[in-house]
Amino acid sequence: MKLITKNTDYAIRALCTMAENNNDKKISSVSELVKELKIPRPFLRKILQILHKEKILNSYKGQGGGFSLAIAPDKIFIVNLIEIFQGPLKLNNCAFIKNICPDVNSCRLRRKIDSIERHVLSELKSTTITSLLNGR
Amino acid sequence: MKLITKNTDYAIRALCTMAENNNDKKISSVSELVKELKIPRPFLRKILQILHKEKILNSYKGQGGGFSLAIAPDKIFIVNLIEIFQGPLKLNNCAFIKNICPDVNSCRLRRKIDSIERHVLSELKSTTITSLLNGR
DNA sequence: GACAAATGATACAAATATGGTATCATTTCA
DNA sequence: TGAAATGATACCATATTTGTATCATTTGTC
Repeated sequence: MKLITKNTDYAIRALCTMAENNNDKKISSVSELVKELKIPRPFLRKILQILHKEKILNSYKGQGGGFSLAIAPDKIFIVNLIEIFQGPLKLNNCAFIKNICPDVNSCRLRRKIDSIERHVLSELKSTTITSLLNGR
Repeated sequence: MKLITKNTDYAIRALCTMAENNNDKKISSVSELVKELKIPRPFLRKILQILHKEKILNSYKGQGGGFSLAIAPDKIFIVNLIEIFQGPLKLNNCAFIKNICPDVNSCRLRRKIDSIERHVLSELKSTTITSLLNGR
């Protein structure tokens, strides 16, 4: 069971690195990030392209191009990255609620799993790139 | 992202049903459970066989045979079922800790994910078949 | 003893998710 | 004009999930 898959993890690491280098809105190329993070190059490219589509990164084509943060790192929430790369965060795809369960409203598993899910979500929602950099 | 996969879910449902019917240590056959739960028959068989190997169910061969609970339902913990069907519960396989991260001890992601993991685990450890039946 | 009804064991298979690779098109700077 | 970068997209290998299929074995009943 994984809470975070590789692509989410790589995205977080790339964003952390870019946030640290972000004194002067620096543009980071894939090459630079690959060198620093040791992530397979084409995979990282794909990830950064997705982050661009999601408007988390700016991108610049051509020589000297690359990516820069489009959002302040304290506004980039881990939960959003998970949702981008792993789909909507639903720990529970409880089969009890799919009218198989005799009593839908008082579904057995659902209440417990839901409460766990809410906790995980609230934790992830309060975590940003900045708070990771600060070790919090 | 799923906390609980189908086989775990089916196992929980089957065990709940058996616990409810357990007034007189009743033996439930796969046929009965399939009828009540609408789970694909051969898949449920496999699941119940695994629960038997794990000593959570007794099994009885031959005509009139089937399965019965080998453990009181308040001693069957959800976390154990997850571990049986989904392997050891490790939410975090954080790549930061695999000596890629410059500072292993103060890994960024690790602390947060760990604290979330601990919460999920403690919740799952406190949940049993009985507590699910009671809606708690 | 024969037979039917059940599980035991095990191999196989389809669908989906994960973790990538490869390639060509396009833009842009020098 | 050409090199260096991203954009778009198709492909692929592997693992996991979600099952199916089959034969062997046990056991109760007639």
